[in-house]
Amino acid sequence: MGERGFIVGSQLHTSLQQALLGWYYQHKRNLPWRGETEAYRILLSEVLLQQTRVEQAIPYYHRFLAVFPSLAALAQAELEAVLRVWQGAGYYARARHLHRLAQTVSELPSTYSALLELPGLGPYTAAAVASIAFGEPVAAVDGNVRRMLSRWMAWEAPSPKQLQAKADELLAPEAPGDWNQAMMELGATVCLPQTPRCERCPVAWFCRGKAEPGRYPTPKKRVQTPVEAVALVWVGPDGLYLERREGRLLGGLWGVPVEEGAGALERLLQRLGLERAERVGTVQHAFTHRKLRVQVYRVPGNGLGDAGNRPLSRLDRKILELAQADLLPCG
DNA sequence: AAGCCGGGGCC
DNA sequence: GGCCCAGGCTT
Repeated sequence: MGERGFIVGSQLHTSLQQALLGWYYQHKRNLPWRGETEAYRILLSEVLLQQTRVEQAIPYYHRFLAVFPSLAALAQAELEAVLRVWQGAGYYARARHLHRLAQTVSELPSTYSALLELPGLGPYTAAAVASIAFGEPVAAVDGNVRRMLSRWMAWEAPSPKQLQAKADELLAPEAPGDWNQAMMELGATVCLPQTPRCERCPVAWFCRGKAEPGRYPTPKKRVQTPVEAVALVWVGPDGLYLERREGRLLGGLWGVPVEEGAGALERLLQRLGLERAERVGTVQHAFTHRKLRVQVYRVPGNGLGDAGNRPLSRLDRKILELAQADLLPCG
């Protein structure tokens, strides 16, 4: 490409950068981690924000820092204590990875490539931390940026490599952290998935896809498989019976015994050495890929049990709430 | 490349 | 009920 083409392209980007950065400085939300300089806090916010809306992440950010104010404090903690703070936030591998990270390094590395090696950090989070905490000019491509770039360029199904290249090309190198946050802020508040507010967009002139925003990118289909399960609530001589869940689903958290499929109740009773149980109701709970219907049973003669301070998932809280509400006189 | 992994708010 | 969120890991 000739010099003329380079200059034209460069000026185009500068106009885009000025328009978006100007909009960002005027309209950005006041979030707890904005203005923070400590890399640990930036990292925590970015991990909490993985597949999680800002409003949902904020209380966890404060709770987490109150208990684990530094990387060193996190490293000394038990995993169960970390999960206790994380309970209810979902995607618990994030908490396990963060804990392992703290035990792996005593200080956060300052480059994208080194951050990418840490557990729980992929291309997005490594780029976000590198740019926001350390000023490295690397584009953070999240769902917002993917959607906006697809609309801007009228791309229906861009590849991750294509998106990263375009994002890096557009990035404002003198303010990479602000630029990345400006991109995501626009996506989260203006360039919305369903009903984009193009009339409020500072860079609508740059957008080739604004006539058909729903077309870029092509929506992906999700399948939720219905699953039938049975849960058993038992308050035995040692209190409420809980098991520590292993595996990937809710791994590390505690919960009441659950079995899926045919003969679930019989397997539960046999496993716990119990004679019989009575049905108290149904709990429905949706995961990303499953839609769970849980028949909740309890052992007759049950007293009230509590989970102590063990970390539980929302599913188990629902089950316990149903079983124990049923034990109360007035429901 | 495709599946798996939570929970919640919005339509 | 579907959609999708400041994604990453595993297979």
